[in-house]
Amino acid sequence: MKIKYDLLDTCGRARLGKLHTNYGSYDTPMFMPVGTQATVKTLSPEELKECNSGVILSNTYHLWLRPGEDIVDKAGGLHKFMNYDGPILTDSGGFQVFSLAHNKKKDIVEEGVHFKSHLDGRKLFLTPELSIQIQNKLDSDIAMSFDECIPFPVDYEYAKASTERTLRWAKRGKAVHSNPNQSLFGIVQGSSYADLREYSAKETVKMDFDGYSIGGTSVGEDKETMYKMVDDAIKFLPEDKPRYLMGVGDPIDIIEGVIRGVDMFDCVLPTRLARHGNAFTRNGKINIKNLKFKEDFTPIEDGCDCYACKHYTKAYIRHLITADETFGARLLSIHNIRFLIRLVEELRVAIKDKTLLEYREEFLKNYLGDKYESNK
RNA sequence: GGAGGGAUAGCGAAGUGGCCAAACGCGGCAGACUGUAAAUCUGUUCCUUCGGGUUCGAUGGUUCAAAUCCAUCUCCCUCCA
Repeated sequence: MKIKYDLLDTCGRARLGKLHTNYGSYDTPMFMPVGTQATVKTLSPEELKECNSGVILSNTYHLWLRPGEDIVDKAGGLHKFMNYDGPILTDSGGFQVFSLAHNKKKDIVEEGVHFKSHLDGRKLFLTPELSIQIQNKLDSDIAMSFDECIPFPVDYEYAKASTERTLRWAKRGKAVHSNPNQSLFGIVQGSSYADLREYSAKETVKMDFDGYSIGGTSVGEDKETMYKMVDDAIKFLPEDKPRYLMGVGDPIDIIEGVIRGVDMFDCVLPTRLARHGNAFTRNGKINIKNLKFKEDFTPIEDGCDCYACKHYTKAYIRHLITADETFGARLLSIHNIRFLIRLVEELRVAIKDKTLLEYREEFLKNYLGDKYESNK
């Protein structure tokens, strides 16, 4: 079946909802960990579940290259292949248009996008139709339309042309989408231009997708610009469909997104930061490698209910990271993912209690510390 | 006893008259990271009151100038007796 979204409650523009999927119902707003290559780096599916994960991400481009969608198909689909008994969303490869197609003018054409494989250099050509067909075979629960994630900043002409092309690609992809168990989301582009965001949102909604994403954010723009991109797009999205802000996972950005009416977030930040020795805490991000943690025999964060905080100390995790032991990256990944999932859990309570703005102030005060006043 | 080779910053290792406070790697310290080409990248790493000061096993010498040339000494390695 296709996913279904129920709006349960609101607080301002923020929405408390429920997302019904093939693998159960999940509360929104939600945070989705990213597992590009059919694995959330360093974590087992059991550990993800222990973080109370719902939907997780995987990636069309990467699975297309390796192991190939036919292998995943033969395995019985992505869920069986990677043993994740929960909903999976596949990104379309649109972000790889941003990160891997370096010659935008030459590589991106109307028909699709030319890539040079980052694995062996061979020439690849991904089209909107192919992206959807691959996702159909991967058998994810939510497929994404193939788009161009537009870099920032770009001039108006480029943004307009790219946004219009993404709309045509969305239509082409939808036309070939054929997996009845898979939902399909459209993606709003438009860069930082309000009129393009409006146009993109309205035209995408006309195509009637199962959910709508706001793309082209968190690509180097400042925070105010990012929030404005969300504002400019989200007011044209329907109330009865989930809204997904792609690639956003900084804790403050998640709060700002929720306040603006976003239901779903995904981000590589918790796992990447973890591999680089960083941990989210209520009092800001810490770098566990710092000398000051050498003899710190307390958990990453007091009161955290994650596996890492329940059983291990900063001094031990610092030792693991310093010694380049993967268990350190795993413990920090568990903590960071749980941190963001716990953040959205608390935001859901705040929406229900109508205390969202108070929650934001309290969170910022703790998270920014000395920088709080100057940040106001 | 004889013949060679070597000693360079925390470690390894370049450099063999001026462009050397000394490449590079590791280690150390810090920073970045937002739909994962990222277990990656960047900065920094003798002392300093930022003017400068003191370094290349030790001491003495040659030279306008020495990590680099010469002498002696100390220690380490290889081979011969």
